[in-house]
Amino acid sequence: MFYIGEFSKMGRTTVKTLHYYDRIGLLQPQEVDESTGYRLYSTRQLVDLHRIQALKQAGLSIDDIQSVFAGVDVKPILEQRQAEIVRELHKHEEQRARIAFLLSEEEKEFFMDYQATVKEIPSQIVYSKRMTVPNYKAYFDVIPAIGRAVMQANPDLKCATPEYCYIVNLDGEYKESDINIEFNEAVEEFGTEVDGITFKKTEPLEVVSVMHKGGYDGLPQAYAFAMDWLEKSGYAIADFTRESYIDGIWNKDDEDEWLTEVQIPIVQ
Amino acid sequence: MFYIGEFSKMGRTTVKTLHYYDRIGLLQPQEVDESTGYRLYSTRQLVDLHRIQALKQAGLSIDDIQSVFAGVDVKPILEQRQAEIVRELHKHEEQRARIAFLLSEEEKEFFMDYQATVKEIPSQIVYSKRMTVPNYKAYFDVIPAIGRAVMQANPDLKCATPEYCYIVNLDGEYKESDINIEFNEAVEEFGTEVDGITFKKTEPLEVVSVMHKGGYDGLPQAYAFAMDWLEKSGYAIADFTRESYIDGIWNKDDEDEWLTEVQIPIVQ
DNA sequence: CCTTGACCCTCCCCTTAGGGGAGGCGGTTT
DNA sequence: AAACCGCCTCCCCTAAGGGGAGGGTCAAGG
Repeated sequence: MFYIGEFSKMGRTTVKTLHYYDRIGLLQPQEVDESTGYRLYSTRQLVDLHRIQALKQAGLSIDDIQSVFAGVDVKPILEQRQAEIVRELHKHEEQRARIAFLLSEEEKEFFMDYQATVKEIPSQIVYSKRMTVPNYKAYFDVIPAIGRAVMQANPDLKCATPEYCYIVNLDGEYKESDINIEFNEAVEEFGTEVDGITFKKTEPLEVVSVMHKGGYDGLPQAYAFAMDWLEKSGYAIADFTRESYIDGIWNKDDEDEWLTEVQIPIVQ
Repeated sequence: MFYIGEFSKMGRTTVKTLHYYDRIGLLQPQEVDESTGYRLYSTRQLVDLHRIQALKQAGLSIDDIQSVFAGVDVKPILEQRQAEIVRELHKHEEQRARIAFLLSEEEKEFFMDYQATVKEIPSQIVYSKRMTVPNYKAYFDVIPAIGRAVMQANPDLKCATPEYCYIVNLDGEYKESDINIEFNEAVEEFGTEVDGITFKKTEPLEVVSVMHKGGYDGLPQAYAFAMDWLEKSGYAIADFTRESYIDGIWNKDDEDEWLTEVQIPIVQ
C-alpha cells in the first residue's frame, strides 16, 4: 500500500489528477485511513491507472473512459472518437494552410485590407433577373428599376432581413463592357413574376468571402486576393462569382465608406 | 445601424458571441442606446467581425486576435500558432493510430488484459550487474544475493522511492536458457562497488509500457502485444527490452497477483 | 388603447481535466 | 520544541462562449 505521493510517481501522474479521479469515481483508492483521511493505493490501482492512461493517450475523454470501465461497448465510442479525430485533423490542416498564407502575404500591402473567411450561405427565396449591361456603372441604374417593378406587382412582398442583394457574374472571365449578370434580391416569399423577373429558391452554398471597402474600381483587387487565397488553401471554384452590396451610393455619400462583399462558391 | 440580432445574421454569428466580444472589448458596438441599453452596430463593425472570423478560422485564440487588433507584430503570433498546430496534428495522428489498433484488437481475447502506454523514464542512479542465468526462474535466487552484497558494502544506501527494480534482456531474441541479463535497482546515490556490481546514471528514456498480471509464463504474450502495438503505431525499438518487477513471490503468495511491467525503449 | 409575440438587456451557472494556492492536520527529524 | 514535508479539504481559475431566468422594449394586430 502506498501513499498518494508515491503512487503518483509510480503511475507517472500528479496527486491532483488522482484526487480528481477519486472525486469523480473513476479510480478510487483501495482504502482510506479513517482517522487521517489519507488515501492508500495498491498495485491493483496501478493497473487501472495504466488502463486509464492508455485510453487517454488514444484521445478518449474521461467520460468515455468511465463508460469503458462501466462495461459499455467500446466499439461505438472508439468509432465516434475516430471520426472526431479525423475532423480535427482536417481542421488543423486547414488552419495550417491559412497561417501559411497569412505568413506569406504578411509583407504585402493588402494584408491589412483583405481577409478571407469561409461561410455558409443558407437556402433562400430570391427574385432574380438576367441581363447584359454595358458597364458596371450601369448596374445602379437598372437595379432600382427592377426593385420598383417587383414591388408594384407584389405590394406586400418584403425583403429578407438582413438584406441580401447581390449580382452573379455570368461571364466566366473579367469583362469591362457588355457584362452578363444576374441580379438577385432575397425576399420572404414567392411572388408574381413580371417583366422577366423570376422567383426561385437557392441551394445552400459554401463560399469564400472577402470584404471590399471603397469604390468599385478596387474590386478586381479583392477578386485577385480571393482567388490567390483559395488556390493556396486548396479549394476549387464551384460556380460563378458574386458581389453582395452592403453599403453604396444609395446610403453613403463618401465612396470610401462603400462596402461590398465578394463571394466565390467553393467545393471541398 | 442594426440591432444585435440582425447584425448577428449579417455576420453569421450568434448574439451570445457578440455579447462576449463586447464584454472583453474585442468588438464593441458603434453605439449603445442610453435609455434601453440596446447595442447598435454599423457595417464598420461588420468588417471588423469579418477580420475576427478570418483569424479565428486560422486557429488564433481570442487573446491573440486582440493582440493583432492592438497592433502587436503578427509574425511571432502566427509562427507560434503554426508550431502548435503541427504539434496538434502529430498528436491526432498518433491518436488515430491508437484507435485503429484498439478497433483491430477489439475482438481478440487479450483486449481487456493488455494496454500499451508511452511514458518517460527519467534519468536515475542505479546499481547494476550483468550475468548469465540458466533460466528465468533463477532470477529470484540471484537477485536477493546482489541486494545483500550491495547493502553490506553500503549500509546507508537507500533504494529510490518509488522502488524501481528491473532487468534488461541483453539477448536480442527470446531465449529460455543461458539468458544474458543486466539487473538494475534505482537508488538514491552512488555507492562503493563490490562483487562486479557497478553504479551508473541512466539516460532519460521513452518506452512503451505494458502491464502483465500473473505468473511469468504469460510474459511472452505481453511482449508480443507490445511489439504488435508498437509496430502498428509506427514506433521503432531503440534498445534492449526491460522487465520491471512490481509484485512477485517476495510479497504475494498468489501467483495471479504478481505484477510485472514490460518496457520497450522506442524512438519517434 | 391594449395585448401579444419577438427582441433585447443583465445576471448567474455550466462546460474539460485538472492546476494553484490557502489553511490546517499528521508524522518525522533535528 | 521547532521545522519540514506530505496529506487533507475547500475555493477559485482556465477558453469561448451556451443555456436559461427574470425583466424591460419594440412593432403589429385587434
